[in-house]
Formats: sequence, C-alpha cells, structure tokens
Amino acid sequence: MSADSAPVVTRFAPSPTGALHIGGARTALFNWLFARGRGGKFLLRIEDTDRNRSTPENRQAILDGLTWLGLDWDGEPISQFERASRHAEVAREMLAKGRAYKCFSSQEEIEAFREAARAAGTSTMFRSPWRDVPEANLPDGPYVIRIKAPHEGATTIHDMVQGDVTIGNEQMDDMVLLRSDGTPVYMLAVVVDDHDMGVTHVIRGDDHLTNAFRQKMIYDAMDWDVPVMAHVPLIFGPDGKKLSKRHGATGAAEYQALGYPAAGMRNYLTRLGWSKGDVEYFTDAEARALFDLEGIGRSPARFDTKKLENLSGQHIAAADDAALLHEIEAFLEVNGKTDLSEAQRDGLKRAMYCLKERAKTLPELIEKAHFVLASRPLVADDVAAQHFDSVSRGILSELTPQLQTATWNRDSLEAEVASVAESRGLKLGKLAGPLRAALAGRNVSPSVFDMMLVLGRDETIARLSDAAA
RNA sequence: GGCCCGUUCGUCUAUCGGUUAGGACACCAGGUUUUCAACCUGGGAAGAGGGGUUCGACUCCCCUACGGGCUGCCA
Repeated sequence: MSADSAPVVTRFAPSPTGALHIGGARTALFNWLFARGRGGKFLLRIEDTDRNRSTPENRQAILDGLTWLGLDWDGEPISQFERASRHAEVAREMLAKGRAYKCFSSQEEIEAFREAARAAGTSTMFRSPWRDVPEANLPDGPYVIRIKAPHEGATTIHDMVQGDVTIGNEQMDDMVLLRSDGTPVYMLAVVVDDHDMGVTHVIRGDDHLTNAFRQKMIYDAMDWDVPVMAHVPLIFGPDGKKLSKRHGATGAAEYQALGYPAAGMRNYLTRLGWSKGDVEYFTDAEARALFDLEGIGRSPARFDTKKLENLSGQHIAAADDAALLHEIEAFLEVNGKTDLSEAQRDGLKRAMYCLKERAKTLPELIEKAHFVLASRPLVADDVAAQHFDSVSRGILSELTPQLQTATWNRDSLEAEVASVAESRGLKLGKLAGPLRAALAGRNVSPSVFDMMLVLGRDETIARLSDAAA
C-alpha cells in the first residue's frame, strides 16, 4: 500500500432473499481479499429493503456462509432498510439543489405510455412532463422524486475490469429516487450507503455494470467522489448457462455440507475468474498478497467440481492437524452426525498424518479413518469380508505371534509381514488384503503399516485375532 | 426493440503486435504401488466466423453469430 493512498474500504452487500450463493461468495471473497491484502476494511451491508423477500433466517444464513469461508467483516453489518430516512434526506437535498424534481405522473399514466410505446415499437423510456415545471405551478397530491438526468453528451465509467465504458446520455432516464410513499429506491440507497460508509472500491457482479451509470448520476449530483469500480463477470454452471439449482449445489454452505474444506473453496473461488500468471495453488496469506483487480478476467467462468476437488485435496494435505480436526467436527455437525467420542477424536489426531494426504474431501477422509473411528469387534463390509477365507485366516493367525514380539516401528513391521508372505510364497499384495480387512473392516484405508502404528500392538493383535477366529 | 459487456485446449487460464500459443485440472497410454489417494513418464487437445489495419495479428478496428446484463415507484 502506497503511503499517499487512502485506506481501502470494500463492502459486500447481499440481499437476504436466499442463502449465500456461490457467486455472491466469490464477490465477497474478492472484496475481502482486496481489503485484507491492503490493510483496509471489509464491510458488510444487508440490502433488506425488499420487505417481502428479506428474512432474518436468510440474513443469518449469509452470515454463516461468510463465516464458514473465513471471510470476517469489520464492525456490525449495516441494515439498508434502517437507513431509509437518510436516503430520503439525500433525495430532498438533491431536490433542493435542483438536481431532482417532483413528478406527479401516476403509475397508470406511465404504464399506459409504455404500453403504447411497446405497441408502436418506440422507446419505452418515460419522459416526465414535470421536469421543468416551476415549483409555484405544482399541484398538491402524491409525487415521486426523480433525478434530473443529463440528456445530452455521454457518460463514461472507468471500470477496473471492463475498462472505460461509455454510453450516450440520451439513454439516461430520470429514474425515481424516492417513491410516492416516501421510501427510497435501491439505486439511491446503494450510492448513499457506499458514500456514507466510506467505500473506496466497489467490487460486484457485472449485472450491475449498467446500473453504475445511473449511480454515477447521483454521485455527480451530490458532488461525491465516485469509488473505484470493478464489475466482475458472473459464475456459470458447467454447461455455460447461468448457475442454477439444476446444476446441483449453488449455495456456499452446501459445499461445507459436501465436505470441501474452506481453504480449498477459497483457493478455488479466488482462482475462478482471477489469475496471476500460472499460480494455481496458494495459501490465504499468499492470496491476500497476490490478489489485485488487474487479474480479474472479463468473461464468465464455469464452475468445475473436479478442480475444486483437486485443490481441496491439496489443502487438506497441507492443513494443520488440529484445525483439520475442527473442520471435520463442524462438517459432521452440519450433516447432523453424532459427536465424536474422546477416543475417536484421539484416534483421528494420531492418524491424521496418514489420512490427510489421501483425501480430496472430508467424507473421503472420514471413510479412510474408519479403522480408527470404529471399535472392536469390527464388522467388515461386504467387499472387505471377501478377504476372509480359510487361507487368509491361517495367515493372520500365523502373523499374530510374530507381531507379539516385533519392534513396533514401520521397518520392523514391514519386515515381519514380508517374511510371513515370503514363507508362503506370496507377494505382499496378497497379504495386505486380508490384513487391511482385519484392521479396518474396509477395503479403503491408509497403508496397513500406518494402521498398525496408529492402532498399536495390542489393538492390532486383537483385531487380527478377531478376524482369524 | 434500444443500450452495454463478453468469446484462447473439455474446463480454469497465460499471452498485454513477432512464442513450436505456456501452465493447471480433466482425459488417454505406460510405469510405480498394499486398497483408496498420491506419485513418475508420455500423449491428444485452443485463438467463434468474416472483413480490415500492419512487414507481421490471439492481441488493434469493423461486421456477423452465439452467450450475458440493463431497459420498474424490484434488488
């Protein structure tokens, strides 16, 4: 951060009309990364002015989603609805400055105009007849406050992602700022809030790109500085269509429930639509240091579960054991699974070293941890049970006394097992099957030697005896 | 309809007028192996189409096609 630049302030401004969407999560992530990488602030504003669709449950779901992703915000979330009077105040101020006017056209009149225009194939943009009527000639009755948009010349937005975007001002309409019931519209609320919150960088979905022109009119009318804009393309489903329910999970929290680690999700989402050369894998600290607006792509990216899995696997492998254990417990909890016992938690801790390097997701890791989660007598699943025949039982019982006296480290164990295999003219692979089945009751597990080391001598021998019986 | 944005391997992307168009994921083949995962080696795979500008275009301009957004007293 250069010394002379003002501190960065970004914000995420979701409407609480549903859970935290994957696209929203990435928008939030970009804002968070940008602010946190520059010692700035990341603020949260809940755009809850649509009273019919906004619910406290959704608000909480969004907060929970952000929390899961590790995106911490500064201060309390701001409710846009609660700031309505401030928004109205600004509309009045614009009126006083002559940058806005009272419009007495009724909604019926306007709708009739639009219908006629549609039928005639002409522009449906409504031009209010009240724009230049002197105050003295204004009637009594309900009115809306409209902005006095420039109708000549052109307006340019300097967007960090889209570049300079210009439209002719004949496209600008005198949008409503304050409804006839005195409530503010979204376009006004956003600008006033961003200004009052001191937002320096607006990073949001590119569905707002054309709104930026309307919003700029308000900044200009109020003589406020326009923040730096960055409109980032939306995320699409694997088929290139807008991400929707039929693509499967669309909510951030659903990915937690599916067992993706938050770090993997962050890495994947950061890299989706943003790049820095060939860097693919990075820690949070690296991401904060690397992230910039220049690296954001201009075209929509498709969501690819395979790559998410790959990155998730890398982050699981690199995770701190204790942190990973917490994440596993949170995963179990959101899936309504029962808590881990003290013994299970302890087993997981001891086995973590060999579990985390072979799982791409948390459920995969848990499946491989079965040998340490389950307790005797183990019930082998169908596939594993196929390893138990008279021959393999014989081998297992032959192995037991050897293990009784073996030094309990990897090399010795390997040697013991290898010698038993050799005495029978078998390859290690032949022996590993039944051994794994006896120790884990599953076909999928860590290496048999790792399991023996984690389980310890007594438990190992007990499980082999169980299986040999 | 009008205005605006976008288009490089299957996917995410590098390239910022001169490269055999690079990397990652995925895929295929082979190897290693104790299951799963991982790992090693190799392979196929791209500039939407058409015009310009230029000594030279993936890079700049125009048109078309396709995709997306906005066009509300929704957010």
